[in-house]
Amino acid sequence: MTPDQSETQPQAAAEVPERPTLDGLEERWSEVWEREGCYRFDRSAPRERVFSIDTPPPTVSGSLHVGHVFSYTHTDAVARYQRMRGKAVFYPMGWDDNGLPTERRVQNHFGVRCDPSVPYDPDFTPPAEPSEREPVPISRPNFVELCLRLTETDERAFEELWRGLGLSVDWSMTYTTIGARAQGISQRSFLGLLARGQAYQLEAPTLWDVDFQTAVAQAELEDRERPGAMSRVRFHVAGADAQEALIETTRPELIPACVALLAHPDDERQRELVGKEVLTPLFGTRVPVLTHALVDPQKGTGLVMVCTFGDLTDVVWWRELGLPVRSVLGPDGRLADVPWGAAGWESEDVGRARRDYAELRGKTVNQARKRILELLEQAGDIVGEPTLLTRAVKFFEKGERPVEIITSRQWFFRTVAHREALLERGRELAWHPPYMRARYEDWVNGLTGDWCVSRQRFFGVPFPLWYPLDAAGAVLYDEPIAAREDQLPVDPSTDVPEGYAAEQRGRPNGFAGDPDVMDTWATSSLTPQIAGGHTAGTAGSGEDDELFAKVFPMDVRPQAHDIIRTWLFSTILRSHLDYGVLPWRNAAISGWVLDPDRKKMSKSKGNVVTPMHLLEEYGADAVRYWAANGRPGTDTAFDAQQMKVGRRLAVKLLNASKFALADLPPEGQSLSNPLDRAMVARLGGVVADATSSFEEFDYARALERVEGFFWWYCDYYLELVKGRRYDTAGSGGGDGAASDGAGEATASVSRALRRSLSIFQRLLAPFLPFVCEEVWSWWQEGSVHLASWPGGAELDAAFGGAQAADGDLENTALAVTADVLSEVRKAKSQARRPMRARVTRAVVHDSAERLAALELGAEDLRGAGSIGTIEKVVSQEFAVDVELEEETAD
RNA sequence: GGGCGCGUAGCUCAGUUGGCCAGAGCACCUCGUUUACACCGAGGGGGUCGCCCGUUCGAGUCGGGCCGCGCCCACCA
Repeated sequence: MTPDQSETQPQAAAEVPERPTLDGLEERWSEVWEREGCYRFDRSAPRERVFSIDTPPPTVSGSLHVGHVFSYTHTDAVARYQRMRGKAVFYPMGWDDNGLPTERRVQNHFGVRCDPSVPYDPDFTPPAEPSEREPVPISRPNFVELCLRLTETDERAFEELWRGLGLSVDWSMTYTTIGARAQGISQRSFLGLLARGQAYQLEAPTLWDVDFQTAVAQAELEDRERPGAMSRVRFHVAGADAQEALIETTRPELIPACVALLAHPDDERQRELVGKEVLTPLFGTRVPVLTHALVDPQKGTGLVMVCTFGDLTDVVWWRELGLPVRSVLGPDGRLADVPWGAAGWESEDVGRARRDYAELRGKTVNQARKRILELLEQAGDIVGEPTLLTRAVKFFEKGERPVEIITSRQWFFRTVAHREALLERGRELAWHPPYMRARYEDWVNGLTGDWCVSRQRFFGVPFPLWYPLDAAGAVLYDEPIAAREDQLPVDPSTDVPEGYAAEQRGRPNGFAGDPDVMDTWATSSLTPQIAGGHTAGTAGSGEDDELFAKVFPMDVRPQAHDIIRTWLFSTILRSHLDYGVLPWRNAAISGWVLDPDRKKMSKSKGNVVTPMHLLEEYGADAVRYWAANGRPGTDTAFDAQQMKVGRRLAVKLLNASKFALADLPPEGQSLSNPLDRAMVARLGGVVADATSSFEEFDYARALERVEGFFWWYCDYYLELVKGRRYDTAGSGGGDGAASDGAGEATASVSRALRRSLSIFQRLLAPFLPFVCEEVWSWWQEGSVHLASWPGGAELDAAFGGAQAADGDLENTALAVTADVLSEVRKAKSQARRPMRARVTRAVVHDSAERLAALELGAEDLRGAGSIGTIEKVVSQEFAVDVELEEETAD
């Protein structure tokens, strides 16, 4: 039933509880919403009536914190607004269970580790007493089973929390990023990119985490400040021992991996050296001295050592100057065995090179660094004392040791070639707030290489590929065998490619499955497709192209600003590559929750606030109120005080609704009283403001406006009209024609109260869904969340067609009446008298215009202020002289 | 080093195109149980709008320059 219907037809008396309460509303109403399917997506709606949301699937790695509650509440408020606007809201939830965080938890929780060489054991049960120190090696399929078992438990807990918070999600459409559908879609998209040359594999230097022993992507790096030491190291010019070349380095352990020294082309000081060859200290390897424009002559000695590979700049120099590879670091982050001598690495003194390198081999980077400095010192090739400094070092965001750069075969998606197109997509997207676009552009402009998507891990989406083995059993990487689309999803470690038998796995002339899984973002970047059921061509996962066409491109992607470079960027990329469109029209970027000291909440800091107890202590509506106060894109400090305020607002709505609905509804809709009409006119302005704010995804502004006016309404309007409202409640209809005026005045306020409360209940419903549903249920059929958003027609109806020609006068009447009431209250308060104290005479000084308007509200004002007579004096300055009745001594 | 954002009452923040004595909530103080509400109501004190120039009849609002904080990015040897 629409609100218009409800108010034009006779209503039954409202069923208002004697003592309204917030207790138990969450349980009661979330159960009703589920039972009634209140938030089910209406698939029959035409495309233009659909509003689709690409919700962030939270990482299922244990606990939720208030940051989740914060940003998901923002999205939910928008979803509820759109639903009330008549949209069929597509709002499914996903769980991001794919990836490293889950692997780590499974290892610790069950005391196992994944070893792909172990065969699958269908009867495997995890150890009764998990040991972190001696984990049981298990097969990849067994490991994945445990991952799934653990994530299922987590996902149930998450869903319970979301329901408690009142998210209006369609729970029948939940997806996971490790589920068969997601895997099928992810693999299918990969094969498409492969076929179109947008995915390729390459043996190349890639960013590498030595703890997890996997490749990582540029997007997953972060800088951390670490102490270091800068050492000045002497190289000798080959054949001219007396001539030396000095470099400065923080990574002397990479001297054996040195392939050149570089100077800036214009650096006069180095002119002598350029073009010559020098010998590396200790190892005696000949390396050339070359020039490159990226060398900064101001830094260090102006001469820099290029190693394979110390940092990303080394990779640039190595590639652009065509230098050889001499790599010393193994995948485990230790210095590997290297072949000094004849057929291997060149040295002027092989014996010494072998002897010195033996001191380093097998050591970690840190150990080797310490040792090589000692060796260099002994050799006299350190100049002066090392300088201690602090420098930014790149880390894998989930890692504990700096990333290294190691040459390996990896899969890549092309990004750099699409830079301009991606920037254009960024301009096409509507950002809320708009300045967030800069972060995206910074990132796209700063891309240094294509996206490395392969990971040497286990719990993820495998590449749908096998490779043939030649007669000697060597893998033919350049002839990958792709899975057929109708096979997807496949696991090449257990599934067999077409044309081969299972026994041929790993045999000469047989095949091998691709051992890697995809970067978790390679699947998460497809959430619009996964959520939208885009599974065409994928066997057994429920094709649903009709649904996809209805929801994609989506209307909005809500997410936090820290994952613009990962999730937002990669989703745009994939949609651009696969469909040539933006994945959504709007990006609504939320901030973070900071602790009260304005530090980011994080597990490592131990300042995380968990949300469950907040919901219990303050109630879901109150927690949502706090969250909805956080402006779009702005980091917000955690503040339990705000939750108390939210709770007060909810209680206020209960009580104001009780007051408004206490009497029987009168016939008709039109408002005859000027104050009633002015109030509704003001409310109309608030509705317009809230509506335009919501259209811009500015839920916080909408709440601020609605809330502000609601408190004014309670403090002034309700107080002003109280007397008139009670007038006939007692006097009844016995006076016949004589009481028609009074009867009509009362009917007007009664109608105004119902009209305004109906609107307030709907305006607040996106923020306080539980209490609004409660008060709505007292007098309306159906859910407030399916009622229509307040707007023009119903407001016009309040004026009964006779839109006041003197609307300005009425508005002024309401303003001046409230001003006088405020002055009267102040006088009583300063006289330390109760508010009910009688005012024998109030003299209002004001402009002639306002005094004239005051007349329209004088009756209500006298009632609200217990005022005997009101006198008016024309004046430039507004003032009220209040004469209080003598205090009766008793 | 580049970019973005922020700096308004003790605290958290509003202040949309420049316009009367700068606002709210919390906290603090005073008063008050009047039939929506003690999970309450009424009132009060409290601010050189970070600093300095400039544009203007008029600047919290626009321009320039500083200072401070936060974040993002960077080819950090």
